Amino acid sequence: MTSQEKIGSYVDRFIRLTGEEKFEFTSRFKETRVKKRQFIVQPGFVPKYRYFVIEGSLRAYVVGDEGKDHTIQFAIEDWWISDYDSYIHQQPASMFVVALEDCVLMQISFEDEQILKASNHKFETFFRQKSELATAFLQRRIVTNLTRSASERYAIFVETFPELVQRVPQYALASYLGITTQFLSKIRNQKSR
Amino acid sequence: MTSQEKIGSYVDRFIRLTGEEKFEFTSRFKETRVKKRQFIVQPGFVPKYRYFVIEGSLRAYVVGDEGKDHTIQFAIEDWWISDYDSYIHQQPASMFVVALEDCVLMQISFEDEQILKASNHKFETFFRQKSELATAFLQRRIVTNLTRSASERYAIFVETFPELVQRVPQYALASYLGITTQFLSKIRNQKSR
DNA sequence: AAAAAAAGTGAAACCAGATTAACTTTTACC
DNA sequence: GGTAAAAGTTAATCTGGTTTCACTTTTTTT
Repeated sequence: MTSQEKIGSYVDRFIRLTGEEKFEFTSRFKETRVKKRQFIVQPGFVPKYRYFVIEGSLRAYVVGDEGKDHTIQFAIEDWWISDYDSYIHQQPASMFVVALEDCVLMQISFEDEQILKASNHKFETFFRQKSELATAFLQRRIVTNLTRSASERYAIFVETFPELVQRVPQYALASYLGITTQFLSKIRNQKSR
Repeated sequence: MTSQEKIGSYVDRFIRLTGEEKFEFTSRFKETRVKKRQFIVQPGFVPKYRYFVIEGSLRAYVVGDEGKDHTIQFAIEDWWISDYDSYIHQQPASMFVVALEDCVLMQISFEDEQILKASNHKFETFFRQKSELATAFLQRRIVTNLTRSASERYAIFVETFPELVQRVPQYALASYLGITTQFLSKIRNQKSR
């Protein structure tokens, strides 16, 4: 299955397209390959693309005043990633997005995305639905962060994203949960008893 | 200015509509008035409506296992409110949404919203844009919560929503920031020196 | 394969923010 | 307008999670 086909079958989950429409849609995307540790978004630069992950994993994070990392988002196969706030406003990013493994991505430029959305009601619907899911997801994360202790948050993460726990480094997971690696270490070996 | 006109002029900020389209859009909304302390969303019930605030203020919150409130969102004039996660999935809510002051709201039902979005590309665009802004906003909140101390979060809130600071009770603000009222009290009188 | 760098672990001291509790002020309501 | 309930304040004590530091393991580079 080509990357075009993969993004095509992803879109099928949301909207029903004719063969021609699917071609119009997927041909706006371009495949890119990035190596582990390579950055696709960096603070200060306007993020020109939104990325769909065909293969590999990535991590979006900010660096606080004190110099510490804070993970905002992970992405693996079938997920999207960018610095959304900066991307949709086309303003300089405040985040890094880095490959945690070698990746195959499909990228679409901001302009091409605008063209797609303007050209076809269904494409607009697709992006609206995707954005609503993102909103709901972020809201759940806020609720969890407000209502749960560190070890509960870890348990919920393991439950929700068992695959990610295997694939992302501990320091990235700890900073996603809003704790230090040392404390995560403690939590994990309390569990294992 | 009627409530219809107010929601009409709000929509103008996002999309350009003909007079007829604007009528189609706004006439799907219905004015409702709620008194202070009245609930418009409650856990266990599917939220049938999304609300646009014409006048007054509201608060969305969850109650954690320990019985404490955690404020997820505020809304004042020109803002929208509901339990989005439950609304878009049409599943029983996990939040309360309560009026902090007497309110005038415009409500749209889930079904009418679907009809609007399906009937006109521009309406779909409107909801997509609104959802993208919400996503960007929630992402910024997550970043702030991960990277800032309680007193920094308070300062940022005051800076960003000076009006809300005047209008919402301290306990609601504290629980939005993820701290106790006692600690907020401490922060405030440290500032005032 | 060795050396260096990055990631992960464990434990002691510490601190931001929670808890408890007693009190004051404001708001709601008969 | 008086009284009860809700909201806000202040202070002492406690705790979940951080910091610092020394060590081990894994990964990367040469």
